[in-house]
Amino acid sequence: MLRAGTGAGGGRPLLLWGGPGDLSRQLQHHRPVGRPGRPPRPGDGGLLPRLRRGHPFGGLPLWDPGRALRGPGHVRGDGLPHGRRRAGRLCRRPPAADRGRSGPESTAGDRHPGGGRPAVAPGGRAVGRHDAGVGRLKRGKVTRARTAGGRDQTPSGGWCRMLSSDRPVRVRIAPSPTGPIHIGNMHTALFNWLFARKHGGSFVLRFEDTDRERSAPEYERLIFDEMRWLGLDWDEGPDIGGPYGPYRQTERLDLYAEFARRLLESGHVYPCYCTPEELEAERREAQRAGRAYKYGGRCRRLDEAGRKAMEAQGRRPALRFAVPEGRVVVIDDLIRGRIEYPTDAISDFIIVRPNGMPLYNFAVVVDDITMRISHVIRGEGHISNTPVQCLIYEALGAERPLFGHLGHILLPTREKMAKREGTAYVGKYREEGYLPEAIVNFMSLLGWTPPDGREFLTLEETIAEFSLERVTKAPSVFDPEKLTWMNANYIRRMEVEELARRCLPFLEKAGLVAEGLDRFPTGAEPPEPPEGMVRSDFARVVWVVSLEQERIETLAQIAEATEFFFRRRIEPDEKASRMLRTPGVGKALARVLEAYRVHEDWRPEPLEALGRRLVEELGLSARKLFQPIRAAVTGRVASPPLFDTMAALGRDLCLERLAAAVEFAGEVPEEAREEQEQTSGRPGTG
RNA sequence: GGCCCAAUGGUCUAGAGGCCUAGGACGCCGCCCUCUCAAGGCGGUAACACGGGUUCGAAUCCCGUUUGGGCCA
Repeated sequence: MLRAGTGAGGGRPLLLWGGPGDLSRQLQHHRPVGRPGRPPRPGDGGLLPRLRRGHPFGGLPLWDPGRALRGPGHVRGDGLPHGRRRAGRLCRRPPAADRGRSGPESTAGDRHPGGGRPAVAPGGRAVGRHDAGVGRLKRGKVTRARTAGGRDQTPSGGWCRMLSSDRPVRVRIAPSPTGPIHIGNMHTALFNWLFARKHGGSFVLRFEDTDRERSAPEYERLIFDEMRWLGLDWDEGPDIGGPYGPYRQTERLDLYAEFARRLLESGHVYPCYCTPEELEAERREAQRAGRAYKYGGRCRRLDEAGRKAMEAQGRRPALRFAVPEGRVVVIDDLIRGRIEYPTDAISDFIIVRPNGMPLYNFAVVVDDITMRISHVIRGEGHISNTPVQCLIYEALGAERPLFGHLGHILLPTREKMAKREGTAYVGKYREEGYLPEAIVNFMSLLGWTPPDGREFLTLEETIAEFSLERVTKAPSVFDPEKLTWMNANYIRRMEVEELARRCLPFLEKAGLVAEGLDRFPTGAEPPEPPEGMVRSDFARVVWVVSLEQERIETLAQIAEATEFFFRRRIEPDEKASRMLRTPGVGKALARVLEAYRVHEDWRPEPLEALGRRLVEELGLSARKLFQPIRAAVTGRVASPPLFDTMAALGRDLCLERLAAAVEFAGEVPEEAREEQEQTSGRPGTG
């Protein structure tokens, strides 16, 4: 325990003035921070705004020394031999004796004979409480212990106990609404969501919007929107509320003030009057001397007179945390195993600025405590924040959550994804016609694999298989090509009608079909087509889409791929033009036109039968005849199978285009072609 | 600069001391199928970062180096 005068760090008093019995005096002393004579108001920099009346946590017994940090190992004072610690590299592993041999198994396996996996209800949610799915630490970090009988040993005590929690699972993500949300953030959200769903817990959404200049409501909406689009629903959040709100940091300032007050009262925190200039000087000095910068602790040593003197100068204090000396903070990371931090490496850090704004590490802890967060699953960038946060939990006497640090998601350039840069915005992929199922499936495989190595999993399957145990430590590169491949797979496996429905917005946007086709009942007169397009109903769209289904990789590609089905007139592209102008083609097409003109049955098979007869009649290969026909009716040299295409195109369009092609191919006699090409532009067909 | 995290083909990964002649997937290349383009089938290319140690045996455990990354400053 880190408390007044009892810190294990060599008995150095942490309280700066008086003892715990002296609280009223401390408070008296600090109240003037606002300004004497009136109660502090928010915004006047007061450290101690009045606790909001009736706040759910107003009367919370957070300061409960008995409850705090039960069990071994959170922060230990016995630490390591000093020599070892100073020697630069500190021991990151527990001594072998307390590692493998004693067995890191949590009790999960015992409580869930079925391999620690709670039953998943049909809805995909596990029922009831459970150990948070942490059967063991990552392999490699801690060796699995076995008894002679081969059964996993469950120690009666030991640090591994920290790996399970009997609290209900509550996880969160806390994005800053300062920009569009990228794959990296979504990845963290996904893993939290999966964890919550797997364990029947709650998934909380909260905004860290204290950066008021960059935060904006439209970004909040964007985050809601894209999370919903991906199917990541939240149980509590700024929009839907919940029992532990509010869910925006800017609405929780009173809470931070209240917790800061408690810390001040308990002596874990002291007012620091140093100015930025003084601090900067100290820092430079440290740098010149070649040692790591650590706050020198001038204000920590200040007595009451000293503080009065400072305030007399009109200085307003920040609140600084008195980091205990000579101890080691132990974090048993759910993904990485044990990580140890000597507190000597941690500088006394500020938790509240002179203007009253809480700093990140303090605010998250307050939020996570009051929102009863049980597991903090976040990016590895937060590893170094964790010991600092643990110190705050301890000082507050609060049970800390279990931590799990995910590897970062990197851009293909191996850079970390940062907001405002890079290419991996969720919204971008949405616009390009990526399916949310595919994106989620793909993201789930970044840093995780199911035990059987499957690559295609539904959300339900992913929930059922998910465990932190199988999460990778190393960062992973986001590979857009593989995403595209996966997306194409999802498109191919999809029900055609559903696919057509999803393609519709892209076709509409390209101006190829009228809006809302799928709302017109079958058989009803379809709406007027856009300018230059043929009239299509939804059934025709389904037909056309079915022909391109295995040829498109994204929904957005549907427009370009099917354009010629919808346009009244087409122009052959360059390759098609060349094909149509190949000697002999005009003549052959003239015969083809003649034959199809008297042909009535426009289903694919009869069309093909006729085509094959023409091949024989003309003494050509199938390829030599079909390619020009394709060029004629589609204006391209690549398309879905020719006769399926012709069937979907319809008799009128085919005959029109064939005729135009004959003209296009035949109007220029071979000898004159060269001059002709120079003098006239390319004539359109159709 | 200090501290921390990580390291299997170009990329995502499997791997729990012997099942490893390192498996799967994306990409790339070739072949088959074929009216074109796809899809599909078959085959190929390509990795344990390096150096020490522990062990009968190391991709796997330990130490160091290197290289990436993070936090603080």
